[in-house]
Amino acid sequence: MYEKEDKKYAPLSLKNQLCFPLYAASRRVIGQYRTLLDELGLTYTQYVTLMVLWEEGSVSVKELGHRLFLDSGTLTPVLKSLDTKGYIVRERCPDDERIVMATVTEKGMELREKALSVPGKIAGCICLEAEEAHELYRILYKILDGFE
Amino acid sequence: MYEKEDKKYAPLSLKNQLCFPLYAASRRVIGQYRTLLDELGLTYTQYVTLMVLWEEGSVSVKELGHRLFLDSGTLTPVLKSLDTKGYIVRERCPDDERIVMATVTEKGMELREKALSVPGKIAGCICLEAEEAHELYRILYKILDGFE
DNA sequence: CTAAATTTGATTGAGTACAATTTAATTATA
DNA sequence: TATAATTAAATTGTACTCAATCAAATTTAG
Repeated sequence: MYEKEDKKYAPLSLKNQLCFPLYAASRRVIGQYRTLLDELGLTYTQYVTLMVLWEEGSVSVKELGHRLFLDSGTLTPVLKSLDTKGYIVRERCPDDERIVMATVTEKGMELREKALSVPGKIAGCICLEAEEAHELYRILYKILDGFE
Repeated sequence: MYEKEDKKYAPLSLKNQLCFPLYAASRRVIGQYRTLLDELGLTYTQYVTLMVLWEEGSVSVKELGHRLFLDSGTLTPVLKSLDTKGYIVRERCPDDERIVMATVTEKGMELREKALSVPGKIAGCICLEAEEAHELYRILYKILDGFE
């Protein structure tokens, strides 16, 4: 009888969830970034936003949202903060005044140098074989692509 | 020259990050829960908290924090909310007044029935082969265990 | 052309997350 | 046994996340 109950409720057992370790691991890894990025005065969200801008130079809020899977309610304050710190500027597109372009400044590009050591340090915290890391990467993007 | 620059900064490219899809996929999956759990009047954090209590009946805040990788700053308001809704009660342990025990109520246990359909619906949103899901589960716990 | 629909970003509100601090209770030690 | 150290939760402050809503600009249809 108790065994039957156990079976009935097994899908609601924390240890049988796939999403819970996804949620927990994500938070733990972001926590690792927190310490490292604190030295740069950045949060993780600010860091990934700059990653896009370091590569692209100038990107609209909409495009940033698409790349980072974030909406304007999250991005607007993040961009304001980066702007205040002088790492980016925000200006409306002359062609279409609805669009706000975020553009990395010289000061923002300088921060890229300081950030170069971050990925290696993070990799050091995550104890996975190279093959496991690749498999994880592939599966995570498969999940993300499945939502499109 | 430009190629050299590209190589130099490749570790800071968003597409070369392992942590970014972890962070993004986690948020997307929690987003799927949001819709489902809304019908139960629960948030994801409340849901995983109840998962522990459904199985254990009664758990201290400290133990909950350990199981869920959350601290009291997060758990206290979550437990207050579950208490207000009548799904749990909170009472100090007579043996050690520092400890607060959260105990699921009858009403809380009834919610377990309604929640039974949730895991299946979530599984339907995540387009992975069974083998991939198992591998993901294993790797995520390997990451989590690596932090202990 | 002009009103309706759409697009873009900002704002607001509720709910996390987590570091740091505080308070109360307990345990260890001189 | 005092008191110092430790432990458990709660509180505070900062920041993120997203749903819902709003306002302005642009596009589309009639």
